[in-house]
Amino acid sequence: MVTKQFTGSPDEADLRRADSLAREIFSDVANKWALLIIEALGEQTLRFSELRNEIEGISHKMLTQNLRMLERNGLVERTVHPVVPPRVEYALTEPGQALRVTIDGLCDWTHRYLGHIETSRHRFDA
Amino acid sequence: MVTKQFTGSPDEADLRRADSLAREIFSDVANKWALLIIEALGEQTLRFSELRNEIEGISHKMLTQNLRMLERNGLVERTVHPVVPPRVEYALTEPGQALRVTIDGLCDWTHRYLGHIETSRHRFDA
DNA sequence: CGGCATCCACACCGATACTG
DNA sequence: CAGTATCGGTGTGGATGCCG
Repeated sequence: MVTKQFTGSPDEADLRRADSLAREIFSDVANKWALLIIEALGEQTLRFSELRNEIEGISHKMLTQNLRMLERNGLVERTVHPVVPPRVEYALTEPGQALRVTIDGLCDWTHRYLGHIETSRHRFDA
Repeated sequence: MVTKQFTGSPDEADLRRADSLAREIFSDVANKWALLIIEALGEQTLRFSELRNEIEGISHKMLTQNLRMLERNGLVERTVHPVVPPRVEYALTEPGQALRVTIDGLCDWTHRYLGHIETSRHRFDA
């Protein structure tokens, strides 16, 4: 009860910190490439080049960047096999798997409403 | 069985079209502001300025832009009341509501793994 | 093969100002 | 109050080349 009671309300401060962190994570995760990478990984472990082939249109740079980001947030695990040529494999961690489930929901939604959206667009563009 | 069988494989073509459309929708929806707007709307209908206050940090321009995009895709409904001063209200459509459910899942995920992610980041940055 | 650095075009986004 | 337009700094992301 006496801990850190001098700098205003500590509980509020903690909440603000958590909020800003949540917002930050949201920005990281809510981006096209991150979502597609997570979807592509699914339950399998894939090599860098396999991911690159799996995700159509992603550039070498974007794949590296997003993989680093996901690794940093603990959503994917990166294992390097010390052989020549190098063999690097990526797989979802448990938090990553959990996220994938919700992303699956997003994919289902997309396919379910594909028609709605297409017609809505045509009506709007007129 | 005999319909549109002359231009290669029509089924494949349709699938490719659906895929590219799905990808497009994915890009539209998987962005920070769109998700935050949908979350803010929830079950209520809000005015432009109310949305602006609700979503911390969004600019006038971004709000307008994303609202147009969401309207075009049929996820939000825009109703203009012909009074002075103008009164414009936004609400989620049924597809929008469905999407919101999955986004709620994303929010839950974020809060559940906040700790995991924070510690993972510190370990990575070292 | 996978990763990093560099360069550069372009899209994004905020600020500002003007309309109905 | 809500929307549109314009301008300009900044960040994003593709292409390329070089390392281990």
